[in-house]
Amino acid sequence: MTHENTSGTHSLNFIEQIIEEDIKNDKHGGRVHTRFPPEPNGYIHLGHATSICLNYGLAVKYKGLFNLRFDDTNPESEDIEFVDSIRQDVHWLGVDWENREFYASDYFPQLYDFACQLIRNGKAYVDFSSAETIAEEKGTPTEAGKESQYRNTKPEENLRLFEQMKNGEFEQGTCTLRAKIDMASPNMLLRDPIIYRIKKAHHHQTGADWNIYPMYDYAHPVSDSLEGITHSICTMEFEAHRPLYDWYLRELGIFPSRQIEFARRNFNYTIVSKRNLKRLVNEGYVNGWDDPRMPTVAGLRRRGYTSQAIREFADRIGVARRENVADIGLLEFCVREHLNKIATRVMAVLDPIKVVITNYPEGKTEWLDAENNPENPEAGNRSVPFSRELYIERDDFMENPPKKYFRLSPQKEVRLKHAYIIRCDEVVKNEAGEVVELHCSYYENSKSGSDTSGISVKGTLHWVSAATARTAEVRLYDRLFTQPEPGAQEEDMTTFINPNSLQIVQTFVEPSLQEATLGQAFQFIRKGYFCLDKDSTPDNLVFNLTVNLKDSWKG
RNA sequence: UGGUCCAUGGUGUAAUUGGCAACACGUCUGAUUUUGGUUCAGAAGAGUCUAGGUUCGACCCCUGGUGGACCAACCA
Repeated sequence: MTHENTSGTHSLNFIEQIIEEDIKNDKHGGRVHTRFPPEPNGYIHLGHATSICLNYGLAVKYKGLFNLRFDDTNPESEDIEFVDSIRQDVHWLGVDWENREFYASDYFPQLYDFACQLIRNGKAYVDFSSAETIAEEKGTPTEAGKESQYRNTKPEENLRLFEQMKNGEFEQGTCTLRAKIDMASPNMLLRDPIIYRIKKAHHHQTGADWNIYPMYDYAHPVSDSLEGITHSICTMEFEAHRPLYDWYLRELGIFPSRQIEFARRNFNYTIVSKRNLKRLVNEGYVNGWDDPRMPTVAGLRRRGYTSQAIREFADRIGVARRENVADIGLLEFCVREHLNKIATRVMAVLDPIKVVITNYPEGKTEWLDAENNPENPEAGNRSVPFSRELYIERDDFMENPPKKYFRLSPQKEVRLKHAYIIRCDEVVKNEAGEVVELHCSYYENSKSGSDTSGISVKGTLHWVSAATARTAEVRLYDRLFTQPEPGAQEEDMTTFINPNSLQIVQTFVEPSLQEATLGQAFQFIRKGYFCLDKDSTPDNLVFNLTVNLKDSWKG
């Protein structure tokens, strides 16, 4: 049975080619089973997100299965807080792992038994050498290592010692269980790698059950194998580990999962390494892991990015084996594309200047009809109040405008969105010569939808009626770094922190925004996409800028 | 200097496995528009790191360079 390329005209990436080849050869009965194996020691970020999309996407595309498996083999650095956040973030990304949520720690008993099997077969031994000695005897890439003095201990003795390790009869650090492979291998990872080490730490899943914990290189292939993972996809730095991955599965004679490596995705204007992310949080450059400037999934979500946009992004940047730096601008394109379809249009003035419509009756309020989304008529309409005193954006007025300026300037006309055409008659300034107020007149017959004035204007401005305006705090975000590759420079990344990555402004917004809810997407007309922040209260509305609207005005 | 991997417009991926390089983002024009958004039409921009070789023909195969990434945690 042949499987068609389900992406139609799209060509296959190298992983899909491998998978389709496997299916063609009826390997594993054509079955496809992938997994995402996060270590619960931090929040997941955009890099993880694209990897999740890759693994889950492949399972979906080939009608296979996807597992979420926590790689929790190091209790000293892991925490239940992170398994909770990861579970939540992966789910938010739109991934359904059904009931297949696993933990490497689920396999501790089997991992132990398999280790005993290796010992019995003379493929593993307990080594009492110190960490320093082991490092010394490991050799260097250019010279072979030396065999440990414990390398030829008899299996029965090793079995006994290993059991003592398990029973906590040795202190942490006194010995390890090592695989007996080849101390002269050009691949350092094959020079008798450690299989188990002693850690007398509390584990978030298994408590105090274990005194020994398996290393990643051992636990990972076995976990993959036990779960029947057909294609174990990871990043390039694990390429050198593959011979070891294969060695364990072969020696144990268990299901031969296959590891496939791809080049990790880097993104410009941000950093994505856990260590540096942690620094940003700990050293106070941002306000926590879910700070909207963080490239964490939690941060992106709070910023107003949608999971659809992230998935689309992951899809568009593709996957390959060469070094790459994806353009974060493409992610912005993807959110705009999605938000344009779903965001409710509203009016908000971020940097207000007052406008008085001198020929409009005092005390009068008109409720004007406004569409919620021109891209989606089903989104319906709402009413916005119009009155004599309004606010418009300060940079929508210029006293001495350049030729192509379409906005308001003395004696010029513009349309107020959903409302009337107005003319600027008078500019009111304070003693410092700053413009503080504009006096305008409106054309009564130019009302939006029933305009008979015959006046044509090139500019349309957003506005908010002063009397009914709500105040709101708006948090304007910019990229966290001013350098395209802040993590790849000589200087410390913090020297490239953008001092203007967060700007908080007090604004006036239309009254309908009082009803805004968490998770709802808005477009502040002519400005950008925004969402309510979790800090918001009915008395103090807070909005986050997700991404600006494209702006082709070069003024 | 031991091993492994990688190299295609500014960026990210393609090129049906050898038939004179495509798509997306970005950039630049123009049209439409009651968002300088969206949409639509179009343009510029690489001859595939380099030098040879095989071939009628090479981004693709071979050899040698060059450049870059990764590998010597009781981390993952």
